[in-house]
Amino acid sequence: MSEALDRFGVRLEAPYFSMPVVALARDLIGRVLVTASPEGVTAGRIVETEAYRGPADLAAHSANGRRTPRTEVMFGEPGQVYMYLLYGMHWAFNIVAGPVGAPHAVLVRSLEPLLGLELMMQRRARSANSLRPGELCGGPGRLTQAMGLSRAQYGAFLARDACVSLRSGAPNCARVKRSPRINIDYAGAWIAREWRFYEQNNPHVSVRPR
DNA sequence: GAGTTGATCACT
DNA sequence: GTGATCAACTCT
Repeated sequence: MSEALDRFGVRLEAPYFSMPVVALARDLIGRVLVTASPEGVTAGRIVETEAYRGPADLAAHSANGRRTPRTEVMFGEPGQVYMYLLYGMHWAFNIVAGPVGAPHAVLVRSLEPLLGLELMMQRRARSANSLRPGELCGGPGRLTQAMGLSRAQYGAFLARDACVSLRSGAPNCARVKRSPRINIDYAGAWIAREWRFYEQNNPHVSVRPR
């Protein structure tokens, strides 16, 4: 299985995840997220991310140092998965950044599907009647559904977990743009920070206002 | 514009 | 412990 994934580059090791969170969000564009389950293997290239940098960042769940069972993983080692449920319906996939004690994380907003498209469509078809290409993994809730990610992955270590991992991807030739983050109207002055990163002209980037 | 439910918070 | 409020969204 590992050999079959070599075309997506090498697996990213633990030290990779300790870079500062905004740099990590930028660097993750073009990397490849892989999940494995009894249903099969799926993979997608990251094309849209957002950095959240608590406790100062009012957009972050860890704003003002809020430390609860939900946010706990963000205070731990970088390279772990932070999953949370949105609007009672959709799971969102985040990567914890370092250092330990600093509750930083990167939200992965969109993927370009690479592997296991049939399985992705099967999983997605349960909630969407029609699926144009960008609708398979374009958006935080869509990509978790397509990749089979949910509560079970909370706290998984990307550098060593059997079910979820990151690959280095091709050398980064992508044109990366930045913008303010999406739907954080409650975050005051932090709304303006350009901590969203995306690949220019990629049809899988979730296109939304702002 | 509606849907959906766990987490969080302000109260006892 | 209890109840109210709301959310880093998706689909029609």
